[in-house]
Formats: sequence, structure tokens, C-alpha cells
Amino acid sequence: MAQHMTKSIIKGPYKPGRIREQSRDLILQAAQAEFACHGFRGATMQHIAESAQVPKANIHYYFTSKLGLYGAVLENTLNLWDNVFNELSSHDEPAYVLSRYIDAKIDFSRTHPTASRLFAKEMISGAPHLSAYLQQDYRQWFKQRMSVFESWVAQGKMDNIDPAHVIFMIWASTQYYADFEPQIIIANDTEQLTEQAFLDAASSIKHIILKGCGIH
Amino acid sequence: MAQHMTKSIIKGPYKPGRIREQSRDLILQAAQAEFACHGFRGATMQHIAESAQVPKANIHYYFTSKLGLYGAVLENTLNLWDNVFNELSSHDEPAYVLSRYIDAKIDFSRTHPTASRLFAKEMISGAPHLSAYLQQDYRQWFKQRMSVFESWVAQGKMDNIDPAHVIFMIWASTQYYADFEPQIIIANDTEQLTEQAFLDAASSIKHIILKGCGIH
DNA sequence: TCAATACCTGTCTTTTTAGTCAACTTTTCA
DNA sequence: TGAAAAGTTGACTAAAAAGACAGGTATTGA
Repeated sequence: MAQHMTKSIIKGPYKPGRIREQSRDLILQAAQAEFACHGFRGATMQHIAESAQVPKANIHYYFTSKLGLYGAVLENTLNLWDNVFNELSSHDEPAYVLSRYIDAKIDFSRTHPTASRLFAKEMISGAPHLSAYLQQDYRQWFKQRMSVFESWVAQGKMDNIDPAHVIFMIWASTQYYADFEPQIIIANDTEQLTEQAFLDAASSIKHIILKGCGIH
Repeated sequence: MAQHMTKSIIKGPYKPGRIREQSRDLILQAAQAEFACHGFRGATMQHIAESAQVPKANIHYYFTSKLGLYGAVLENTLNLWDNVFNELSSHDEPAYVLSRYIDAKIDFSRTHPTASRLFAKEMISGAPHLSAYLQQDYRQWFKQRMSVFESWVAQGKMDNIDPAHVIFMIWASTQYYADFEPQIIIANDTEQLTEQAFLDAASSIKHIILKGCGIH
């Protein structure tokens, strides 16, 4: 019992499923980095195992296969996206809504660069594992936001621009700072991107998007 | 001799190096598609061989190794970029220069989507095979264009925005239509992107960038 | 405390992969 | 035209890959 208590203090109180959750998270995190860097085919279970510092067989205890692990990583990452997506809510003032959305997207690029890269890799490969998501949640979200933009155009609150291109521009510009980091680092003559660099980027993007769309 | 002539008519006149060039191009094209879709590690020589419809051993006759082939593909693709890069030339009228550049970039996304994706994949992986290029040609090009923008700002021809972010926004927005095609296709409720769709995208991007930067 | 359950991992198998090589055919040019 | 050079390829090797599995240890709750 004394032994158990000692371990308890170190590892935290016993709880069923606690170890499972902990181990899964550890593996998922290592897998996300590996898949983001090398894509599904280029990633290896051995590398993921080494990165997570667990034996390869342990990964197969928690995940059925490489594809199953990849699916779990994608699902895990999709939940993160959702929060940022919902930031672009319905509101009367386009300037307020778009500003907040751009800030949230840039912040996501800074705090979750591997998540951004994972999706970029998947998209570039033709999104073979995301078709269900794209057809469902994403499509619905996109249509809703489109109608919000259209109402703004109708109310004369912004220029008559196809909202789809505005949304694409915001996504492209904000994700660029996560996905194309090496290019930006070299252009900026720096070692790594500071938080201030991201804030400056957000500021420039907001200026160009808002003014460019005729939003006051 | 008659046999030779017959073949000559079909295959074209004999020329030293002709076969070499033809076979290399065939393989390079198949390799570009494979690397663009699956990345360096995820690509397999077997798939490239099948796609190019040559035996795998033939690839190794023309290219030293998988890495050598990848290097050749990258080099081949870099030359394409250069042409588009140089489109952003020095000129007195920012509206003219940026419009032409955005048009050229969007056209590149439409006509060379795999080239765009290849670079995107390489960048997302941390650009391990492009450091030499980034440190040399790219860095130099970037600095030159930056000074052009700065002179425009000094002359009051555009708003006082960090030019780096403007360039990044243009790149991000134009490449998005090649790299994130699946997302755009689903958002647009279409089967594939038409030339008109690219022209519309260019039009919207030009509107937002020019107006957003205060360029008349 | 003691089954029962959950968790862990070294070792093995099978498949896939990059790359080699020697025998072969086609092309070239003097 | 014929010998040298260039191009072609089926069959092979060695390494790396995903995954299976049995025999272990740790955790849990009654």
C-alpha cells in the first residue's frame, strides 16, 4: 500500500482510463508532428514510436493500424479547427467579425503550426481522408458564412466581391505563416517567428482585407 | 537503312542525346506528380516507374538515386518559378506591376498546379532540400522587391504597410487555388475549376490587394 | 488480498522498398 | 556496315516497413 501511495503521488491518483488517455495523447501528439512533416505515406510507425518514446508495439495496442492512427490524428485536429471556425460568427459589424476571425486564425497558426501543416499536407494530396468532413461540416459552414457576407453586400456594408474569394484569401494568408514558415523566416532574416511577428502579420492582413473589401 | 528511315519518320530525326532528353523528361514529369502528391518519403520509385510506363531500373539508369531524382525535379520546377518571379519587375506604376504579377501567379496555379504543390509540400516539411535556393536566389529577389515597395511607400503611391506581408498575401492567395483545390472545389459546388474561376479569383485578389494597399 | 482486467513490449513474419547487375537491344558515326 | 556507345530491363539483394502475438507487468475494485 505504501508503495502504491508513493507511485500515486508521482503519477497522480488512480483513475480508470487515465493511463489510456495519457498514452493515447502522447502517441497522438508525436504522430501529428510526424504526419505533418512527412505526410501519411512518408510517416513511419517506428519514427512516431521513437518520438513518443514508446515501443512500436505499444502504438498498435492503442491504435488498430497506421491508417487508424492517422484517422485519430485528423479527428483530433478537426476539433481544434472547429473552435476557430466558429469565431466567424454572425454579427452586424463586418469589421468586428472579420478582425476577430483574422486574429483567431493567425493565433491558431502561431499556437498550432503542426495542426495547420497536417491539413495543408492532406489537402495538397487531394484530401483522400477528409472527403466526409469536407462534404458535411465544412460545406455547411461555408454556405452559412457566404450568406452572411452576401447580406453585408446587400446592406452596402462592403464592396460587391464574391465572398468565397474573401474567405479563401483570409485562410490562405493566415495559414501561410504556419505552413510556409521556412520561406518567411528567411525573408525576415530571423531565426524564428516571434509573437510580435504574428501580430504584425495580423495587423497587415486586417488592413488590406478590410480596406480592400470597402469595410469601414 | 530503309528500316532506319521508317523509324526516323515516326520518332523524328536521330540526334545525339535526343533519347536521353526524352526519357528524362518523361520520368521527371511522372516524378513531379508523385512527389507533389506524396512528398519525398511517401513517393515510391515503383509508382513513378508505372506512371511513366518504364521499368524501375530505367529510372536508375538516368538518375543516381531517389534523392537525385527529387533534386532534378526540384531544379526543373525552380526554373518555372523564376519566370513568374521576374514578372514582378521594377516599374513606376504599382497598380500595373501588381496586377500583372497577380495574373501571372494565378495563371501559374492553373497551368502548373503540381509544381505549386511540390513546393508547398517541400516548404511544409521544413524545406530541407531548398535551403541553398532560399538562401541565394530567393533571398536576393525578395530584398529587391521589398525595396521597390518601399520606394512606392516613400512616393506616397501606396499605404505604409510592411511590404513583406503584401508579398506573402499575394503568394498565399494565388497559390491557394492550386494547393487547396479540393477545398475550393467543394466550396464552389463544382467538379473542377474552370479557367473562368481562376480569372474571377485573380480579379477579386487584385481588387482587394490594390484597394487594400491604397493603390490607385 | 486476490483474481480480473488493462497495459506493456521483445521478437517474429511478411510485404514493400531502394538500389544493383549482367545480359540484351537499339542507336550512332566513322 | 560494323564496332563502339547508349539505352533497356528482368531478376536479384539488402534494408526497412507494417503488423501480429505471446508472455510478461501494473492497476483496479470487490
